[in-house]
Amino acid sequence: MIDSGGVNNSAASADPHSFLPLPQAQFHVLVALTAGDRHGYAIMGAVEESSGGVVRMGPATLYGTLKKLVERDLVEESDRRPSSDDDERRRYYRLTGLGQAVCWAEADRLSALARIARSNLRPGLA
Amino acid sequence: MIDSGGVNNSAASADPHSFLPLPQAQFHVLVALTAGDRHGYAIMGAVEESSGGVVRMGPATLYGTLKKLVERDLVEESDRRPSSDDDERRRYYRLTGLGQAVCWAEADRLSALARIARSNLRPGLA
DNA sequence: ACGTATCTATCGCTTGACGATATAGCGGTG
DNA sequence: CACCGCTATATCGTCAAGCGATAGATACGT
Repeated sequence: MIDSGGVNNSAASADPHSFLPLPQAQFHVLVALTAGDRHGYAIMGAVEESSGGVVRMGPATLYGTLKKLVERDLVEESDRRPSSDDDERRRYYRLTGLGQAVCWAEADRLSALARIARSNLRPGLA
Repeated sequence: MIDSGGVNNSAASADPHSFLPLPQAQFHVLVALTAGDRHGYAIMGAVEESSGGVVRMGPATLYGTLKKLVERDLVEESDRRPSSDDDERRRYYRLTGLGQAVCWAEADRLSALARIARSNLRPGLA
């Protein structure tokens, strides 16, 4: 896939469509964060759970991906800490407005693709 | 993502789920072929068209991906040639039964993911 | 105090993606 | 025919993505 090559301005949110198609790992992390702010380790578990165990993300993929997402302004570190059940080591992450828009756009793109596949494949199925 | 590491037996079709998650380029080519047998150059156009111009696949990605798909027995070269409007240079490709199953499974996985994203992002969610 | 689980992080290698480029057959125009 | 742009397949070299392995540090149960 050839990226259109948009420069991702940090201040004013850029066009969400210029981020598409999103690398798979980045999309998985974004989706995990749509359920609420999470710390890194929790994201690994959430990704595996939400995929029924099909997609398993290790630490290398997770932290490398998180770093890229922060650089792209799709995710930001949250200073908010849960008053109870805290753990000093944890670093919480949160979707930015842009991140939400990009996640939505990518979800749209993928479900449209999946729809095409299923509708073309359907005749053969029972 | 950590692959479960299934060896892909060529004779008897393997479990479609062992191919998941599928690299994006491979999925795009499979989807393009669900609409019928196509030659390489036509696939490039089909991918771009079905994505509304968002996903653009060049020759390097296309032919590298096709080669891998054939090795994995998801796609096979077709000897069937259209009687009219032929072109000696063209090489036609066709989904195998396994390829259809894998494409279906991946479409399923992605639409489930997209559904989660959209339902979490939905502002009021009624 | 000790061992196991949690949590963040990086290294190094393998695979995936892709622009650029090469080669050649095709179809139309003059 | 000579020319030329479009179609079509293919590979090279390079950068990005993905990921197992490993490291190190803090929390928690016993």
